[in-house]
Amino acid sequence: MALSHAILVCLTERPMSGYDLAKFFDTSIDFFWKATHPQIYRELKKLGEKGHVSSIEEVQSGKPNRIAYSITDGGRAALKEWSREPVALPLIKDDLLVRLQAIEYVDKKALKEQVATRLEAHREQLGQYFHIKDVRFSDGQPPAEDLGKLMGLELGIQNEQGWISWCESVLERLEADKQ
Amino acid sequence: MALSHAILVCLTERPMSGYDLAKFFDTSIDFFWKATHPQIYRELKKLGEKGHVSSIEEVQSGKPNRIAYSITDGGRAALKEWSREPVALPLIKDDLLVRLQAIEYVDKKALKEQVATRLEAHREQLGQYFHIKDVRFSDGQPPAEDLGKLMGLELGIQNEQGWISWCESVLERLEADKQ
DNA sequence: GGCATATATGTGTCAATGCACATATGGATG
DNA sequence: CATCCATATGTGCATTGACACATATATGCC
Repeated sequence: MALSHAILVCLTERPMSGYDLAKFFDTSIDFFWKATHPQIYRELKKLGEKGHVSSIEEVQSGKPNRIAYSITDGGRAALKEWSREPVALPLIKDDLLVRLQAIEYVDKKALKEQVATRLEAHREQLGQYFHIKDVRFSDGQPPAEDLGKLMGLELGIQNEQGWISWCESVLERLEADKQ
Repeated sequence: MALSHAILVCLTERPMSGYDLAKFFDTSIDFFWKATHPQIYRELKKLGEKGHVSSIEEVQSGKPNRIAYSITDGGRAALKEWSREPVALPLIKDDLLVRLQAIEYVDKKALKEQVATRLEAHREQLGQYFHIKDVRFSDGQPPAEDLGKLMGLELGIQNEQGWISWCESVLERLEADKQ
């Protein structure tokens, strides 16, 4: 049920539609929470029924109408309650690491390509995070309410940098390991 | 369906029971794959039906009989096939980071405690990884078939160290942020 | 004596998730 | 002029996954 909280947290920033949220998940909080758009639309409906979000339909011509969701006082109260509950263990699943464990039973050529692809993805994500940091946190101390976002971003940057150097070192060693 | 592959990969190391696997997931590959024991037992059954693992029941007195699973040639072939498929996107969900994004709507005292708890968990995990590295990879170059495991372990260590320094810095800033 | 813990295996059930598909249209690319 | 991409919302279905519960016994702790 933590997707509902992740959505509420996004909506504390500004009202968003399901479409906006899907993009926001993809770009901004991608490294610690992923969600697909059907999941988001369904969850928004439930949140509406609980009264944690309110919605306004904006009529558009040509495109389908946009439904903008805002967090309500009830939603903010739910966030506060939730914040007192113990944190769930972080959930991680990474195929690539699993393959690496079985290196002698795996197609080496494919593995090298997969690590290279991953390296590229992390470089791109790092660029994205730097961009966000630039446009949002370039001017010295951020306001207190943005401190958490800055700290999350820093972890993301650190994480991407770690992955990048690790991928590079893995590629070197896979190349060296002729056979 | 990637749990099945994670299990097969574990079994390339040595035959294990469901119980062994659950512990192995918990301690060795915890940072990139998590699984609970009911999941593991059910998956083992399916793998048996497909012929990817074979099992031997060891009669024990007092305790329930232990069922030891081994990977078969069919299982190894399945691993090779799987290794050529594109890698699934890593899946990550981390509650703590979500809470941090909504720092102004969250119980600050609880948040500090939660970060501190997380810090402790990462310190412990780092110790565990160092221990594994020590007993398994202390003597110079590892054999080629263990290279992947060493590289995975290195990523785990790097990852834990990153988290530790990040948690420390977050705690400092949360303390500084009086209000 | 009771209670927790470790060993060892499972079932039953519901929530969460992923993926394919469905609909509608404007604008850009080739 | 066709195809792809972006905008925008969803349904339907199968798989995964989490969590409580169930069983059986030995050992150590208070």
